[in-house]
Amino acid sequence: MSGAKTKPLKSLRSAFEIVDYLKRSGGAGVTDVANELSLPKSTAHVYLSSLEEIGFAVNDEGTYRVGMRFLDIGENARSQKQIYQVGCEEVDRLAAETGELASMMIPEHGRGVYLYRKRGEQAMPVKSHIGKHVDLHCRASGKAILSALPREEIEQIIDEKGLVARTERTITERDELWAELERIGKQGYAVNDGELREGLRCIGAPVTRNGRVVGAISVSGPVGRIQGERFEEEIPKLVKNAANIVEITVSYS
Amino acid sequence: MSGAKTKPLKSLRSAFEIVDYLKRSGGAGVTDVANELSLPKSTAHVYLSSLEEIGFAVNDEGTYRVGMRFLDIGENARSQKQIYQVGCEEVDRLAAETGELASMMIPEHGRGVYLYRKRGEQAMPVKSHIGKHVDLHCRASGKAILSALPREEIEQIIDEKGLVARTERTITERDELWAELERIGKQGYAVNDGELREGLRCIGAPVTRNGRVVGAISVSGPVGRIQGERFEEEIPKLVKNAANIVEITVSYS
DNA sequence: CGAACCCGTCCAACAGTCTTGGACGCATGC
DNA sequence: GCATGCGTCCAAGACTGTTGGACGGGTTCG
Repeated sequence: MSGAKTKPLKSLRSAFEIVDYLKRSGGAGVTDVANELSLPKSTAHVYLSSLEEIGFAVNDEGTYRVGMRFLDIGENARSQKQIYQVGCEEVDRLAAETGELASMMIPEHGRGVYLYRKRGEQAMPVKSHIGKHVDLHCRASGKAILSALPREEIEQIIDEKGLVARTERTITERDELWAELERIGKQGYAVNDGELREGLRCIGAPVTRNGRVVGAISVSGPVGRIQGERFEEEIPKLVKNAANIVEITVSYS
Repeated sequence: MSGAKTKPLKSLRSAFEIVDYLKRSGGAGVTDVANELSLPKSTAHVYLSSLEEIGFAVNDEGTYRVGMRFLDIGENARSQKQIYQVGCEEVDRLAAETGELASMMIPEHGRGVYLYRKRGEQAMPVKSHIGKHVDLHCRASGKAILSALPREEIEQIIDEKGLVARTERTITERDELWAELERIGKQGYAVNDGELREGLRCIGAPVTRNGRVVGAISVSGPVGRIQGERFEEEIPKLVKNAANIVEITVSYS
């Protein structure tokens, strides 16, 4: 299916690494890039000018930066996702109803990608993280997605990405994760109680289409505000409801 | 400065064309891509699997789609732009004050890129167009940007991109454009009166930093609502004001 | 003022990567 | 069961990417 055994084109990998460095550094010159990636200066130059020519980089007076063509292609990819087309409205509503941060995530390459986020009235200030690839096992949305994946695929993801600890509460044992996923399957929603960051709670529910997970929707906020009945009943119900609405809309369009 | 005389790496160009096709088609198989770009099937396969490996494409049961890594890199590039960091607030306010569509644009490769847009209460429904590269000569923001560019650069842009007519009112003559840009320079803002689309008016002002244009801010809406005193005085004043505030903030940070 | 040094750009020759046709396995549909 | 479509894989050759070094322009230092 997705073998990926053959070695990939070296030039593409190099180009990607250069772009990644430009992204991290926020802009760099030819010599900079050459040093950082241990390339001959001339090679770096060829790559950078090629990247510029196709719009993936911009030469701003000797400093190369990532070009906005990435934003173009990325926005396009996002807007083609069904769950994005129909789900934003529900995420907005979740944010309004709870006052917290509501998010939409999709699975990709065994990780999760935030497609859309909306901050409610009291929501904590956060960087958008849109497009960022994150580990699934330490997030409510992520665990919700995992819970709806076939067992085989989950094993593969764990093998590849591992179960990295983010806090003391992060699930780092396979068995524990399996038990958790089963619980989630029964409940219909996932809970993240400080497994990503201390004091941060999150509740997420999966969205499926024809039996395949296409993403998840979640609400997160500080422990101080998400507890008791609100943590056990109210928010889970709202999240499940939102996910359900999106699921239905996604399935018939 | 930006020579770009040397021929770019063929493999990068091919990869880009494949991504572009995936973007346009919304997903395609190996044979599809091979046919469309007149490549041997095996070549298409090598490229696609390489693109997948670096996260630029996703293989969804035989159908390759554009990966969300583009969104990741694109969002990152956007959020690094100073004008974006400090300008969104003002664009939001413009949208609220006017009720119309307010936009932020930056120049790149001789074209304009929408970085951010906000719809006011009565604003027309539009696709976001975030990240999209558009011609400068037929837009208020675009003309505002041009008016603040050195003459030489403007000539080069016209040479490269031409002055394509979008409506009967589009400026297609060099002399006419020069006169218009001079007028804009004096007024401090640019007007687009149906030059992009019939019945659509737009008012934009440039944002500079150390004498270099870093973008423009604009408000657009239907002729029916943007006319008379509102067209001549009110909105220009608001737009100039917003651009001015952004300019000051951008210059001292 | 000149020398030394940094940068980005360009070039031509070589090494090796990309390209390619074809074989293979697997579905699907006749 | 056969034909046709797909995606995948492979090994050999051809061409392209890679490379060290040269060049010119800018800046800094003595």
